[in-house]
Amino acid sequence: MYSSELIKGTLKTIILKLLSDSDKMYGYEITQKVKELTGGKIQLTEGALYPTLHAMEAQGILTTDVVNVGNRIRKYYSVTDLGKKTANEKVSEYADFIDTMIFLLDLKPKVG
Amino acid sequence: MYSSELIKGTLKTIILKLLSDSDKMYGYEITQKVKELTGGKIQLTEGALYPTLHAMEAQGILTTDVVNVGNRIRKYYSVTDLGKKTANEKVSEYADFIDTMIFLLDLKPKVG
DNA sequence: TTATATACATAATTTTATTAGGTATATATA
DNA sequence: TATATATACCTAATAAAATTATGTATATAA
Repeated sequence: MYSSELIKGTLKTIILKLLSDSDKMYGYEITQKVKELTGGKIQLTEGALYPTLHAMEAQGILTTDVVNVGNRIRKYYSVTDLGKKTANEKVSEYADFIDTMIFLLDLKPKVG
Repeated sequence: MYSSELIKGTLKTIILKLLSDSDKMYGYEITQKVKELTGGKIQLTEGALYPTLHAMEAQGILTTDVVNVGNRIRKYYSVTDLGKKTANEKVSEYADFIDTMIFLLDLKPKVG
């Protein structure tokens, strides 16, 4: 696990990237997928995740589809057209930001 | 300028990196240096910078040296031994974090 | 003389996350 | 069978970290 401050500000970008690459995902599934993909280095907390998902739905970035699995509820989220646009913007911006940070922190030799 | 959320959590790392690479710097100088190095893409706000510098001094990571320049005051900050250790840790952790984000967001083809 | 740059600082507010707590079903294990 | 763990949702209280606004004051450029 990284020190908590590092993950700040990346939540929306992560959510949008995962949802853009899949048809639909539910909240718990997102936490497990991120945990799996990062080898446990990033573990999203529910207290941050759910309010963010709700906010993104309210903004028209995501839509939901509630499904009953046995007696349990699953709320699937998927990106709207606006969500796809937002996802591209967020990911591109983050890619640019990473380049800036790599340069600023002198993390790798500049190529080209 | 990046959307403000992205910069969150990187402030201490940036400060420590700049101060580790120079003998000493003062607050305003740090803001200008970051602005210059990032082509204006990252502009530290004073409301975030000064309280953070004070906290880092209180933690023994930085020491200060107040200098009169003309009739104006400058408060130079430099890293202590603990600060150098902390700087290395922070920068390494951030480098690792970036690698994780690059993979998670599929930003570059994986090499090796 | 007036705006901008330099240089410090804090207070009120906002944003964003953590921590803690709540509800409930399904499954594995002792 | 009892109990712990995993699945699956959610919110409220709190904390952390930043923005925005404000304040003080000198130096310099227009």
